[in-house]
Amino acid sequence: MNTYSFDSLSEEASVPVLLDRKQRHRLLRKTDIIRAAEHVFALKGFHKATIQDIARQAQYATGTVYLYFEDKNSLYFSIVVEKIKRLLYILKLKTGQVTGARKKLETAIYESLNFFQKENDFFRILIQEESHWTIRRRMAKSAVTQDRRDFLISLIKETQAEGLIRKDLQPRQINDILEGIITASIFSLLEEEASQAKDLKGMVGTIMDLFLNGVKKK
Amino acid sequence: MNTYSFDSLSEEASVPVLLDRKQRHRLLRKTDIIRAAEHVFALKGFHKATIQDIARQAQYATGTVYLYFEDKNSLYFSIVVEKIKRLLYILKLKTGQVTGARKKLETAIYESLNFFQKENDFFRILIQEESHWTIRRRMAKSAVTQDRRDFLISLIKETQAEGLIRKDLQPRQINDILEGIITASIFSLLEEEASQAKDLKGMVGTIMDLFLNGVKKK
DNA sequence: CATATTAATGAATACATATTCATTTGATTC
DNA sequence: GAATCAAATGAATATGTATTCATTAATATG
Repeated sequence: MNTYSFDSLSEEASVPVLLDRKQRHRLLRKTDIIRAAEHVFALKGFHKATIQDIARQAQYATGTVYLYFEDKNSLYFSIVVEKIKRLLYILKLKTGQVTGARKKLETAIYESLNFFQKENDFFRILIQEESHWTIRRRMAKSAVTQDRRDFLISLIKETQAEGLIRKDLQPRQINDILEGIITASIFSLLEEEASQAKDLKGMVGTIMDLFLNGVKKK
Repeated sequence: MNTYSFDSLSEEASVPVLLDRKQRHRLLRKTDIIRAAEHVFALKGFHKATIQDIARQAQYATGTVYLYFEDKNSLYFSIVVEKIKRLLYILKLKTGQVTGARKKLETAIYESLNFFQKENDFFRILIQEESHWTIRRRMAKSAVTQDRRDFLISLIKETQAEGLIRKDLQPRQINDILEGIITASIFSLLEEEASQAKDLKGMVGTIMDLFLNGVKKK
């Protein structure tokens, strides 16, 4: 459907550029394959997912996958990078639409939960990915992951500057803890299969509440 | 060194039972192999770790591993189960030595961080494992994982009963969030390679502080 | 519509590694 | 110290799957 390059969706500036027929065709194939791979990776995990599974899911032959992606790894990374870029784009966009640090932070939490809930295949992939990274001590991570973290930290600093957060705490440490809370919340969100339409806003309220005020009895 | 069965270390009751020579020999081999496997799995991850790697690390031949473990999976699970049992044992022991729900909870957090920091090979394995579980929706998990969770939840309920935690929050939800915080803290603890002897007590203080009182400016 | 160009196919190949098992080595008993 | 039993070895086997590439199909071009 979408005939623009992915980058145009995730870069803040610049007008999306229309691509020529050939590029458009290529992009469509890549998208097909990425969608299929997302699903299969999430279902089976990186190692148990075979290229044949992915090709079958995308309704292409095995070899076709290799016309569009270098190898299995690079297909995997394409998914991760594309999605994180999109999330970062959404975060910047939505937090830009509200004023005040507290509101921005709240928006970021809401949009993160919303994103991962919708893209839960990807969330499962990401959890795997994070652990791969940890295990290999591949500290470089991808620049884009670093970007997202930096962005959240900057929001925390703003909130601190506004006087809503104690100044004796390290923004970096606060961020780690906040990410821990968000991840835990998504897990519990995804586990509750019954109540699908779970009240996200309510949940964000609870998180902000816990985060800002703790669990102490009032 | 240790000539007792593992169970004796992780079961609360019963006097450790001395084993006969043959059993003892067998247990020593298993221990050797588990130690080696722990290391290799943590370094390379489950899939890239080969049985040959593990055998080499343990200074045995490839086939020897199969005399003591059914297959690669069962070796892997042995590690996870053994360690979680030990952690649960420690948690029960140490929290039993203090009084008051708040103090118990604080002790549990401290001991968890301490355990994972010391056993960081295992922490890395566990993170992988958790994600495997999540992805496969293998909800059964192992009984022992469930036990640990139940134990933490019981501490939270006690703290709630003592009036230190708001009663409108679900213990289960609080636990998820607390586990998220702990996990995030360990990550950040392990990343800071420089300051090894990081002040654990200080960190637990911060966590309890954030958890009970939030990050709000006083 | 003949030719050239590009895309797609999937069977064949290459490779990695879990697992087996015939053989060797070491320990125990009488 | 010969005979028996147990433990350890590691080369050989089995399996699974990533990747290639000769072939076929589809599309564009003059």
